[in-house]
Amino acid sequence: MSATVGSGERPLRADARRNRERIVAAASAVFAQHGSVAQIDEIAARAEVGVGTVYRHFPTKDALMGELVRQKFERLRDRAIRFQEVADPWEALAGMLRESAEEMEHDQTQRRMMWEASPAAVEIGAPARQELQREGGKLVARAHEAGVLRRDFTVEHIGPFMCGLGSAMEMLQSRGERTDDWRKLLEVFLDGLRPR
Amino acid sequence: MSATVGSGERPLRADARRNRERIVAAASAVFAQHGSVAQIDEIAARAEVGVGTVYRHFPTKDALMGELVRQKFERLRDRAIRFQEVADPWEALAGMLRESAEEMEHDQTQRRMMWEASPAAVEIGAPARQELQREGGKLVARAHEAGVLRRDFTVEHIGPFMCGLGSAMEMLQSRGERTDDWRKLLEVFLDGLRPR
DNA sequence: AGAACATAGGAACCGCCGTTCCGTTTGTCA
DNA sequence: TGACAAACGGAACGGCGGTTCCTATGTTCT
Repeated sequence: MSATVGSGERPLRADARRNRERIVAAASAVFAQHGSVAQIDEIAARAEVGVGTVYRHFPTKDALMGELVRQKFERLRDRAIRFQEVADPWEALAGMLRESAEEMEHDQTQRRMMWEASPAAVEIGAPARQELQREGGKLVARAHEAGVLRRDFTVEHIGPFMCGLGSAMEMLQSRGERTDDWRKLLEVFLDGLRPR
Repeated sequence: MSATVGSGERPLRADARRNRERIVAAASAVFAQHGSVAQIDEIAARAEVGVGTVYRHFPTKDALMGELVRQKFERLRDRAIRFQEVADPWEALAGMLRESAEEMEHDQTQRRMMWEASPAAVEIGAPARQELQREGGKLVARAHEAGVLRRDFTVEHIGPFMCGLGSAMEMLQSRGERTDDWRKLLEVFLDGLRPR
């Protein structure tokens, strides 16, 4: 998806497309491990490609980061859509949050992208973020209609909360102890979300 | 406090002590604004002092950051002590958390120190952190005894939670909208902390 | 096959920032 | 007040890492 097929642009040459994919995959792995301090050289090396090639595809480190941010949001959006199938309105919302959190545990990019990504990168991901917002909104609306969710809670609260949860994970992991205490925080929060 | 009066060391010269204080104050302001990417040059300029002078007092940027981290923890510890005066056990705990959060809103160092400070800086703050843990523990214990706090919640959960709340603030501020939605997150969490 | 143009590679460049170094200034104490 | 050590200032250093640039290598189309 996304990758190529620009409007007036001619399609990428076969090797170019292959390299682009390798670069994105490598970047994903390296950013997941090191966050935004990941170095272009390392990404290029992992993709078995020269730095110049990375810059041929992404004019800037931020552009590359932005592409990843977009993919993360798309992934989250797809999950939100998937959880609309769940019958119980509360379990649909809670399930999505739980599953997203589980995934975030292993992906530093996802944990940090909200506050560590540069404005440029954030902007690239903005459209995908809006779609996520829309799909997540449906889960929230359904829970409200069923009366199983605190009245004053809206979709807009989810982003900051997940961001916070990610940074709690970060702290626990860096300290290396009780690394799954974040699950307790999530459950406390979910309990707090039930109507009073 | 703290500053000088080493065991075998002779006291600092008057101007040196004055400068040390100016540096710490400047660093506090600059770190609060820029987080750990703050530059030594800017701190020196704000303190109206040469860079060399900064390095005379703190061998490393991390050492300076560490000093600030220590001060932040001391401040938090003092607050925990202060809230032990509050009669209602629940309000004592919740009040401390609320007040700490309010302060964090204006201090990027405090928001980020948990996960952005280098290991060296963290270590400098470690003793103060332990004291905070101890004092906070008293508030938690009192709430448990009174049966007004979820059984499975411990002091160790507070740090990661506050860290998460800080990063939610970060995100909201950087986006520049709904900058006080973090209060809702805090209230939801506090509700979740009541016994089931 | 071979011209023509896209793409790759990676050494070199450049600016940024923490840190060092040393000549100068200032406080202290006799 | 004079001498000496302590402290200061800020230009210069060094390394790191994002970005550029130019040559080499493929790919595609006739």
